[in-house]
Amino acid sequence: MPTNDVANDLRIVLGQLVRRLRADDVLSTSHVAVLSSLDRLGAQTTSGLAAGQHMRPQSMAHTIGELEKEGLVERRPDSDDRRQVMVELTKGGRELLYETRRRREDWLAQAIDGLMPAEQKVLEQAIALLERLAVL
Amino acid sequence: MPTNDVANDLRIVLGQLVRRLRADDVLSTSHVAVLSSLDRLGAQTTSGLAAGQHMRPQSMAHTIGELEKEGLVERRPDSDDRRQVMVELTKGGRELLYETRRRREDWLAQAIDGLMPAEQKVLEQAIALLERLAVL
DNA sequence: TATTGTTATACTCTATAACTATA
DNA sequence: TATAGTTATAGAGTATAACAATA
Repeated sequence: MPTNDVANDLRIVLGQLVRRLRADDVLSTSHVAVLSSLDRLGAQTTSGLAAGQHMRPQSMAHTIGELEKEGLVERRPDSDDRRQVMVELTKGGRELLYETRRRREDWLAQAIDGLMPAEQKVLEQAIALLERLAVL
Repeated sequence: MPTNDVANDLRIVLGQLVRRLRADDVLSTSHVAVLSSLDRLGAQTTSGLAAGQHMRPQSMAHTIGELEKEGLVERRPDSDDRRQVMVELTKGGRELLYETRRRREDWLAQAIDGLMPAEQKVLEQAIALLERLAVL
């Protein structure tokens, strides 16, 4: 299959999945992405988080503002360079993140559960590929 | 890898790709999705298109309205049941769709070109899997 | 001046609710 | 009444521009 067609099919299925995911989730995808990053890599600056998600710092500031209002993250000005603001997970943020992952209502996890082992393997490999594509 | 983690990673990379795709495209993902569907399956009703994209008919009506304003699709009331409106590609719509696919500036197609053949194969298989997941 | 971050504002996409026309 | 479609409105997510604080 020509790569242009693959790209096209990928775009379309991405849109469908994103809509499907948006529909029934407690935490939005972008919020989960930030919480996950903080959980995996520890406290980070606004810019660092923005770069990690390939998002503008202004957009990330807005996202962080929302998460802070919900008590899921805390802002702490860096002691060395006070222009920088370190963002870190609160206890509540970590708990909500883990609870979200555990949710048995998570239809996507269930859907993936329903795939055959070989198919799950393909999906895992594809995710690694997509991560590489996303940073190009 | 537990399927909950796969689901989580998939969510995150999806968000990143969607932002990346939104950045530098002539036609938005949802517009391409509609034009592609009309190209592949021929004229369809608003509801049919909405169902095909897992989108509300109201949202689809809005999308179609935009495409119509740009002259890419035409609305034609069905002759049998005049409540129904058939949507079809115009010549310009088909040309723009094809031209978009051909674009050598299409970074996604280029990125996929840069993958190894075996990796491209994995991606194609994964897309088929994602399509199945999207309709669950 | 350059850098980090935030606020203000606007645009895109999609949802729900309310409405019109046809069956 | 039920169905197909549309319009009005609202919300989420992210972008750009303008601004403030610190280096």
